[in-house]
Amino acid sequence: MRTSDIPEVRSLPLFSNMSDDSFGALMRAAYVQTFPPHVEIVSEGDACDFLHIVVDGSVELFASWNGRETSMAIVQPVNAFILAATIRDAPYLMSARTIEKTRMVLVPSTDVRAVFDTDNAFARAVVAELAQAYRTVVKGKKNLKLRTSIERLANYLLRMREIAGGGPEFELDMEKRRLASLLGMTPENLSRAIRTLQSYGVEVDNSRVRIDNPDELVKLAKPTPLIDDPEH
Amino acid sequence: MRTSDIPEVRSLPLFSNMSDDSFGALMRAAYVQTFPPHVEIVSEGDACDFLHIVVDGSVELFASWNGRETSMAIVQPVNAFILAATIRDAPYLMSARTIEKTRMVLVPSTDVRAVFDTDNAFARAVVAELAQAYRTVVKGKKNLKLRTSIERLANYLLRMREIAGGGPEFELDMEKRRLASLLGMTPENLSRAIRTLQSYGVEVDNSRVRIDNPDELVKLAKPTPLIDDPEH
DNA sequence: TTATTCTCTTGATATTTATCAATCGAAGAA
DNA sequence: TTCTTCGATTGATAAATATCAAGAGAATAA
Repeated sequence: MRTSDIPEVRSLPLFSNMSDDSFGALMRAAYVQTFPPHVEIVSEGDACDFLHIVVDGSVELFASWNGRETSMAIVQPVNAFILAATIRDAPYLMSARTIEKTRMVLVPSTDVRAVFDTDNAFARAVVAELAQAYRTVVKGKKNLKLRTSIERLANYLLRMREIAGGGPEFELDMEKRRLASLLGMTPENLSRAIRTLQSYGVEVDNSRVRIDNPDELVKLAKPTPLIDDPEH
Repeated sequence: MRTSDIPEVRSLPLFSNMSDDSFGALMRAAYVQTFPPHVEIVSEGDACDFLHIVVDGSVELFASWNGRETSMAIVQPVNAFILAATIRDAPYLMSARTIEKTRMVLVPSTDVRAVFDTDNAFARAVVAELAQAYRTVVKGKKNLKLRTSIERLANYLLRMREIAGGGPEFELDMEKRRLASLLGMTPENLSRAIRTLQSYGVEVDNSRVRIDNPDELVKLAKPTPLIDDPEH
């Protein structure tokens, strides 16, 4: 499998405006690799050798300290991850593992930095990507510091509902244990939080969620684009 | 007061490598302003009209939701803040208020974006700054999700000790109420956390902190550059 | 298939953190 | 100066969250 066989990569905002030459230089040394589920791809603290781009499957970014572990983000196709470490030539701040069977493009960090130095369109695309990533983490930190776990769950469900098209039913897109960690709570408390939300019109059956009348839930969740809108 | 009177601004990493022309273009429309203490300079959600650079004094970035408020960061001289919003032409995610009497350079966002589009050295400096900012917030989020409030305080004290030169005594550089909010706890619990740390050799008298033998505290705090080193 | 592991849930309990109330003292306003 | 406000601290209590233990059921491995 050649990287040139993946047009989705070329059309990523990060790469779409750069010259063909630069893109070629990036992809020449890059390679495509498919990983089985639950494989740790990069480890927190390691030197950053590759920029990773998820083409198919999904990847969990997580962090550990003192025997504890927490989910930081989920990366889905088609997106690059840990761009900041690549650019700064700094160690990874987060580990990454595949959630399912996952296909990735690995671009050597040295090449990314070399092209970054010569291709101005690419440099600007990197800025856009990093600014977006920065704002996303700031929103995540606000979410953690300003809301209780039930409020975080309520807002998460409302956002998922939107993403799924706004209908009354949708599927949770990950295991509850992972969702709990992502939301900064234990699996036990996620279970209890879901039960608490029953009185706000939320029904959960396994991974199936039904919210008939979201108004009640909105009154509790008080969503705001300054925390909950990933585009904003 | 002209912005050209402030050589510290020109030597900021963000501006030091750009052309004189570009810097001139930025500063032509910029102006210096001095604000009294406790003035809200920008409000979360507002359109981002200016890039702010703190030249003298200090600024608190904070966020609010549903009647709650939390400190997100302190900006000290000489540093720019909320660069990501400026570049993306997006609303502020955080509010900012002066802590003390503060002198700032205000550069219109439109000028920043215009120069960003034409000056490649500036675009690259923006990347470096954003990558750094991103990593800082990621560390902050790890700190919040992986540690208890006492562990966060212990690490904060150890870092302050280092910054102050490593001697046994140093001064807290802000009000305890603000520090509590920054660390994600209430003022009451900060008081109690400080008392808990007495058994780890920490003495606090008003804003004066004394840590004679930091080894005990380190055993509790378990600092790691992947959370606690702002440079890393 | 069977055995095993893992997730999810629930209950009981412990820990962590926040809230409320009161006091003290310092800083700032009249 | 005097008065008032505000920050820090402490105690009592409440709320939020985590931990421990157990069991049901699904997924996985032998």
